[in-house]
Amino acid sequence: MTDDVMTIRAFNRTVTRRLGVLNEKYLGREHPLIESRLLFEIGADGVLVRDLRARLGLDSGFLSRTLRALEGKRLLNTIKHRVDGRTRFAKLTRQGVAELRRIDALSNKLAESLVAPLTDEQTRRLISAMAEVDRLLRASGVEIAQTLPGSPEARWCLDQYFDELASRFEGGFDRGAGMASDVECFVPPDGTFLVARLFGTPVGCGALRTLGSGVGEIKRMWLAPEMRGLGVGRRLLAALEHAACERKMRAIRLDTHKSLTEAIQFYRLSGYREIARYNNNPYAHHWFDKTLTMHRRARD
Amino acid sequence: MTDDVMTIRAFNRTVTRRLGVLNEKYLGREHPLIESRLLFEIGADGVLVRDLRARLGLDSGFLSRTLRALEGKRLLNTIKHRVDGRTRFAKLTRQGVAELRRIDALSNKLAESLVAPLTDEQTRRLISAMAEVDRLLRASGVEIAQTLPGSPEARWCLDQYFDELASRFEGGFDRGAGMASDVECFVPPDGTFLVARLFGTPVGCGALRTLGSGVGEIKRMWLAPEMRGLGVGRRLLAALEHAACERKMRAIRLDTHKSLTEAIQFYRLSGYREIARYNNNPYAHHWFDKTLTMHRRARD
DNA sequence: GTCATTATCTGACTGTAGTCTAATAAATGT
DNA sequence: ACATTTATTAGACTACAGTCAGATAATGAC
Repeated sequence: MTDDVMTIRAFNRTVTRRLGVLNEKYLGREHPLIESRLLFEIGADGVLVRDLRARLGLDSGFLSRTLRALEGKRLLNTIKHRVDGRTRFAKLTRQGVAELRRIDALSNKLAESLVAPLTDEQTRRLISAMAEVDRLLRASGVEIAQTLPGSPEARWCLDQYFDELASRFEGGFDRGAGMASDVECFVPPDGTFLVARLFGTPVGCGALRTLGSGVGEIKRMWLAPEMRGLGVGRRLLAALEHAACERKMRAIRLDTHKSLTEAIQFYRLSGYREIARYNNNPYAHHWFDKTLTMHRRARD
Repeated sequence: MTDDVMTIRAFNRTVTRRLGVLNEKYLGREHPLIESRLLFEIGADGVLVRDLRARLGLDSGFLSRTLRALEGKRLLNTIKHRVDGRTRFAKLTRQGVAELRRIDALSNKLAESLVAPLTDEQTRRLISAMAEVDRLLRASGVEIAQTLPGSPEARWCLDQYFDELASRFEGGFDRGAGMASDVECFVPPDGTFLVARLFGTPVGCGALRTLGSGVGEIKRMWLAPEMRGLGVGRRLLAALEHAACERKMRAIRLDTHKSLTEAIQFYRLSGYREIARYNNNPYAHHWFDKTLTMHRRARD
């Protein structure tokens, strides 16, 4: 374990220095960093200033002033939004798009300069190790937190979830039927609604509700496709089970559709036993059950 | 190749964000970053302010002011150096050492927090991928440059080199015999002296001199132990051969001691053929030769 | 229509991380 | 002894990346 810590610290040092130096060398000192970031985030299609602020978590005054600076350099325009006159839409000018492409090319050059001194074999190994680190750091960076099912983030996750059901179920999926009404049951203290976030943006969700005395039910478990297979589902499920334990539940049930094969497999591996139908959900083909033991401890 | 660039850029983004956030969370906002860095670099034993400045490449005024700030916090003292009254020696106070230990503990915590959410198997894979990335980024970060054999960096490398010879040769090694006098032959245009640097500090060297008409000789090839097996030797040798080509040399010779088995192996793999004794170096047991082809191109 | 909310903008202010110039003092070369 | 170099220090200045308080304008709820 101490060795692990030393390896991580050496990695931290090397990577920070190496990438820091290169980022500065290739991207720095032509614009302030924040301006490059903005050009990059605004992109060729433009964004609402409001979304930009939310995404980057910037102070509104600071963002406003930085946008003015970019306007002064003729790299972007902001125009009043047609629908909501309070917000503005930021769009790169032709010059702005050119500048963005230039930054992008520099960024590629930076990446190439990292592997340029290496042999092909070393390059291959570096790339695959980088992909592994990226994957696992993203996995470890996911934070799970409680939220209200009506929050914008929860709604966004649920939209993604229902869209996916609609595309995967053969006969489609009608989200209207009873889906909006049961939101209340995911609110504490009877239930809970968890979102998983990576770098502040939601990448998954899961809900718990009380089904009967001492019995809970897990619903709405969803993970962004790019986050699957990283152990985030396991942590989300553990957090829901932890919430169930806190509510003195002794067992958890859940149902799922036959087309969601990874989910079925996932629940089986997580200690859920298939049981007989316990509800009349028209979209369910499998029903599961797990008895909670008291000493269970979630890692979230 | 485009895929590689995308992988590197994704890695850059994820790692910068993840480590940046954590560095700030654990290390930030108690001292300015530069003060933590200084505490860390000064260490429990103290350093000469001159060396500190050289190592971190800081502006002397800036360093001076930052040291004053740390003195004000009673974390260090600077005292006039006994031998050279111009420079000062910076030493942590008892409180400074305690603070350093605290920062160190936070740094360990940071490292642990990176793997805490992962399974044991994921942790194992992340650690080994990090070690690989660290290794290869250090390899790719090495820069090879020409210098004079009398420069402080060159002298430092040569000291390391001769120390290693002294410890590896059974009968020891006498560096006095003709070693100081031949420094002139490594100066352009007849010869050259190259140092390999990683993050500004020397990690290897190699020299070329003219042996006769159209024939060069490679001498003083040394690599810091921690940089071996990373392909840096190959690059250094290629750079020396490139320098030889520039000098219109048609062949290169070199000799080596029987105890330097990696070197012997390395030269063989690099296209050198063992030949008969061509000099009367008392420490040589193997003599090598390589004919240079005109189209050879070094990557450095 | 009123009022609270949301979004942006403006201006004043802060902390960090420097750079640059000049002064001073000690050491070194001749 | 004197000039040059080296090392530190002090002070003035800059760029960047914000924070915070308040003004203004549009929207949405009632």
